Amino acid sequence: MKIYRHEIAGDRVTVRVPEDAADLREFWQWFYEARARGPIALDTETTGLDIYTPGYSLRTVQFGDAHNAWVLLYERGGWHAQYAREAIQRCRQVLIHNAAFDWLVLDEHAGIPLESLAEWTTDTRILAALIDPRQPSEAGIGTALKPLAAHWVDPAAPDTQGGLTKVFNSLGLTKETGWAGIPLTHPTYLLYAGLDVILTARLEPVLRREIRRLGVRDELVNYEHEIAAMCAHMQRAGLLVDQEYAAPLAARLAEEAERFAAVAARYGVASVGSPAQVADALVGMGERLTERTKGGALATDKTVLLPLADLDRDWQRIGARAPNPLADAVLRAKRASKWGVTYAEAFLSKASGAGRIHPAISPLAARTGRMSVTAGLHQLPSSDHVIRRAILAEPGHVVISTDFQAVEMRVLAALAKVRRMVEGFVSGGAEFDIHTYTAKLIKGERATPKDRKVFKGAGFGKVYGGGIATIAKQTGATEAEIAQAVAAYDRAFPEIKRASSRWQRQAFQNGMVFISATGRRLPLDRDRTYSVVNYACQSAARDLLGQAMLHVKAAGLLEYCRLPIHDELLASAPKREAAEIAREFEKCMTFDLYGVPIVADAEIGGRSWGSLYGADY
DNA sequence: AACTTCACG
DNA sequence: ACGTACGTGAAGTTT
Repeated sequence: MKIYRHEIAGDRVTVRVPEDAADLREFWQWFYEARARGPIALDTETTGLDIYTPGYSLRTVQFGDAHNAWVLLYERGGWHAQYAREAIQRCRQVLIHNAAFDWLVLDEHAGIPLESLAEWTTDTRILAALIDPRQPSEAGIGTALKPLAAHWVDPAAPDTQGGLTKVFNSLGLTKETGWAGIPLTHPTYLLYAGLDVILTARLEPVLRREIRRLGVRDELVNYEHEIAAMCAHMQRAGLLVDQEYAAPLAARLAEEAERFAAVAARYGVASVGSPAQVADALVGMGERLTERTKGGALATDKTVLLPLADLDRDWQRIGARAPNPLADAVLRAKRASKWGVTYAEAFLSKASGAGRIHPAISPLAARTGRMSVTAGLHQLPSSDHVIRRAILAEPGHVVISTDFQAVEMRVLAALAKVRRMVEGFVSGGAEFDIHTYTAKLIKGERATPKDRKVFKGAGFGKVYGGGIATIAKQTGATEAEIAQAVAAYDRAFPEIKRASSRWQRQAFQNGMVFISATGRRLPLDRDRTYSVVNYACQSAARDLLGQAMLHVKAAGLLEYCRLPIHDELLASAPKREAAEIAREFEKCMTFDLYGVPIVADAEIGGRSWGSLYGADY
């Protein structure tokens, strides 16, 4: 037995690493006694983060309570692995920090189904996010184990991740290669592996107490654990990549990027990705750049370059001026590079041996509770089908996308009790369009498509908290037009401003934290409390999607789910049953929210995701 | 690490 | 006192 000692919050704690059968029997004895006393903290160390890539393996499994940790050398196989598996299967209360990762590692590499472990898990990361959802960059603690442990357990708690990076470097390894390359019995590696479960075990009761003190309901905590398990389920299923399509696409886009970069080089821009070089060259050509970035530099983003290239927002020629060839080349080089590198190449490089992408779905990523997804799958270009064409439904399946209709506007109407908006949503049929309704309400039956566009801008401006200048820029209308529209909008829907003031006041009285309809804590930034309207709507929409996911699971449709996308559920379903399954998805996403109907439309495509965006396959 | 840009809802 | 577009992930360049 290897034994390491450390001090946490003034207590001596012990990390034990069983080496032989007698040591493992000692572990077993501890495990039974500890399990009777309370929950067991669990963690794993692995060769990296890409759970589904070939060669990936599980190195250690750690168990612990507030004072003791046991690091089982899973990589050794035999009795070590056997004891680890047996213990995990016998756990009845498990504490894991960021459980989805360990669930999936154990599911894929230790034969322990995610469903069985999820049932018994408390995820300390979920507890932390419900207490304060802000990231460190937003003045929050964040939800990583180290800062949480430092804040709630012991300010001197070791930075096990940072500390290991140093060890990796001293061994000639990097942050990336170290996890696989460090010798299994490296003392720092084993000590830190053990400390992580001890910290998790100490974190949980403190966070639980705080959750109760703040009045966060158990229902919300349980709901988030259900959602987390469903997200892990979707991550495990993954999405199929059409490699025969993606590989030539990546090559074509790389060639295109190179071709336009060569054009830019002729104008003195060696790197199209350097805003400073682009700005210098454009100014040198006599263009007048006026927009500034937040940091004060000359801006050279799309909104600046498109007009210089005489292109509108859809990249169509305007005919207002002679296109600047450099602006045109930079735009095209950057787009081709972005699409090629971030999407096409990434699909190929991130695909598992079975040709699937397994995006990490983070159920509580945003401060509003919104989910986030890795591998760029939330940000695939929607203006065109070429990228989405590379993602496929299962063999014999088709893609089904079901999305809420104008969910944030409906949520706004419901939460702020906007009388005339509610009336519209209640009386409107399947074709109801809130922006046309608003335009007609204000302008009468003579409302034009342009009026619709202006009032759509005003509506989003209200939800986002935008000003007249920004809405004007977004919609392309003049500031005078927008000012008038916003004034008319406020007269038509006076409840929105009143709700904003009321919600800001409530937040102020609650220490600058707004409590959402579902009991979610939404901290506001002092210098932009107006964003409470957006936070309330965004987080309520997220909770409708989460509730819809619960309906989906109850209806037996979880196996078809592939991705949540804020107001949409993407699914892969057998072609023959697609119509029926699509109707089921719509049903799962239908609600009555304080008298406002929340409705969803399912679209059935072909084999590829791109088929819903114009591709013919 | 900070900044900038670009892709989405 | 007044007014403020919201929320993400990923990649490239510069410091």
